[in-house]
Amino acid sequence: MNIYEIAELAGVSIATVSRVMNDSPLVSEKTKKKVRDVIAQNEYTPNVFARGLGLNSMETVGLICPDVADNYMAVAVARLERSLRECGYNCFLRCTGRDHDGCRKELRELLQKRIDAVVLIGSSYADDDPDSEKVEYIRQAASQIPVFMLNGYVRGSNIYCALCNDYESSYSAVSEMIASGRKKPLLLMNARTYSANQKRKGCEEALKDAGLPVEESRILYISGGVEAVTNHLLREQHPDIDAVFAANDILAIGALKYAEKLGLRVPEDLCILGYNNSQFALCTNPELSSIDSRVDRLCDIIVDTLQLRMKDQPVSSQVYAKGSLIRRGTTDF
Amino acid sequence: MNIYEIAELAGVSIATVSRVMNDSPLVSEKTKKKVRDVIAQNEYTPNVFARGLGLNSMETVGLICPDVADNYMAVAVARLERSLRECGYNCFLRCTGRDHDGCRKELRELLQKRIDAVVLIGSSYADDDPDSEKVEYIRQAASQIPVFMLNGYVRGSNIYCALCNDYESSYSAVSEMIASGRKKPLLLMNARTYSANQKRKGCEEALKDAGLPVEESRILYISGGVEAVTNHLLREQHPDIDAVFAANDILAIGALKYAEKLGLRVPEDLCILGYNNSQFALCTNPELSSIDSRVDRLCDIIVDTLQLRMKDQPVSSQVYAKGSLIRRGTTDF
DNA sequence: TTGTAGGCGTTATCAC
DNA sequence: GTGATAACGCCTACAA
Repeated sequence: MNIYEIAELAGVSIATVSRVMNDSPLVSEKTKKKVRDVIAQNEYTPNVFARGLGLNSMETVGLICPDVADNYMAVAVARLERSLRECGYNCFLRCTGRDHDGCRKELRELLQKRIDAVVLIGSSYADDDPDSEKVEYIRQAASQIPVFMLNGYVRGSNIYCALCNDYESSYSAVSEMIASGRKKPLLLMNARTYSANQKRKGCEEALKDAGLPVEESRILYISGGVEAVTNHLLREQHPDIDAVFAANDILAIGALKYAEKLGLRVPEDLCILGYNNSQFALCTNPELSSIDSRVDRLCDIIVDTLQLRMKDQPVSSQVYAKGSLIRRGTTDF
Repeated sequence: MNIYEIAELAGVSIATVSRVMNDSPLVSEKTKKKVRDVIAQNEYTPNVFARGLGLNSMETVGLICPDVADNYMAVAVARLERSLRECGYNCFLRCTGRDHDGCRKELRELLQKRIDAVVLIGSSYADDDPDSEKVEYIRQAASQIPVFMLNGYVRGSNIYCALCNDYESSYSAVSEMIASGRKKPLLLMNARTYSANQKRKGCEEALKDAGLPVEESRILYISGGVEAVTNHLLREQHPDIDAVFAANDILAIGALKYAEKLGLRVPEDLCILGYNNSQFALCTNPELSSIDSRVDRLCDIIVDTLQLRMKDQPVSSQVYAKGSLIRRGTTDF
């Protein structure tokens, strides 16, 4: 069933049918009703390809993330997809792995699919330096369609970033930690992304401002799951620490298991703070204190910004959400 | 840059350019090279809408799931997207919520987007009865495009299901549990889906075959997160149980926390078995024993089936994967 | 081996 | 208000 058949049945021209479909005010109510009845009776829906060809858009948005199996991104994808659908966009999903090459490739391919906008999820795609040459391909994509970054920061026109204030959140949490008497926190990091580096800087600054030393030996980069973290810590030969600040909850749980193996009391002997406030935080005993990085809020910001941007209304290129400390059983401050 | 411009620059007709793009054997190598050079120099890529209009396909697959934020579905979506992309399909993602109405609506909309196939993820969409009228809309969709179901079962032509043998896996696990001396297992269920009902039947049959009673009071349906489960159990006034069989890991962790609150030793006083072998299972202490429902395998089966089906090759409408018991710290059998 | 021309189903721009 | 008709950019018989 196409527009010609509907026109035939309704006794009008295809132009009129098209106008009715797009609710043009130029059609008389009488004609509209007549055409709508025929459309409804035949369950006619316009061909998206023909529509796309004419308008050069199918109202799609690309969602690019390293890995949806990761809880942080899954939560983000779920919320973004839902909200975007509510404002009429269909989402193409692409999982790229963590490297820039994967992202570059998928971004290029999605651009060929004529997506109307793209959301880059997670900080993996942003270099520590927002002006880095490494992310030039993102700027280039932005010359064609608006690019939105969830918790990543790349400077450039037509690039819009929604971020958690990881620096401030980390600074403030570690400051509280220190104020409560901890002197030797271990920093557990998983990557050297923009977001991760902000967290690290926040921690280091908090230490400095409290007059405590920043020991390189108490900054660990560990990749892998819970077990990898625990094993790594066990190999470290009982590092001299009294607290753990982890860049995500999985790292924190690895530390918690380390404490269990060593018979350390948590939080008395070792206090542990995670990041992201994921579902994992509720699975442990004691339950994990964690900094909520406000993914939901960031998603909402992105969808709002996107809608405005699509209507060519002015939007800010950078918006921050405040992380918040969720206190549970692994900390006592 | 369109096919006409390329034809112009290469000094051939658009038909020849089209043939080169589609690697037709009817073009001389010399012409191919000439055209390819022009294509490369101009970074020409065909317009997907025009292509779609002519071929009535953009090589897209719909991925419909209740909620990607759920770990089980996230893992499935991640793997499906990756594999489908490798064989040339782009994925539209839709999160619908758990009810049939949501699925019906999204399915209808995706059909209008002219997707080439659809994958329904999770057992929420399948009724207990594979011939149920409730899922008639799925059969109707299958009259237009092939429908693939991940761990759900609906009977109908052009519907292809990949399932974990939940009945057998549950039967076998509970039988082992009983053989090890447990006599009063609690069944923790989250829903009344096809898959959940299979698990329940497996458990009940194992009890019967061991000459043990099936007590209705030891079958609980609980929705919500870990905390909801724990609270529900605490309200139940210390039910008389010595084991827990949970339909997913979150339920099992809820039970584990219940045991902790009551000071029960796990697994000695209460053994606990989860289902899905998710990442959550590694977060607890002791770590959670769980039945691996083989999502990865099911995804692979679906992608293989889909590829064959698209080539009009014969495929079976139902394939099972064997679940496997992963023994960790919460069980002793 | 290559070119011509018609078709795919819309939207948009003209006339009337 | 409504109707013809020309794009939109590709694929593919069919002709040469």
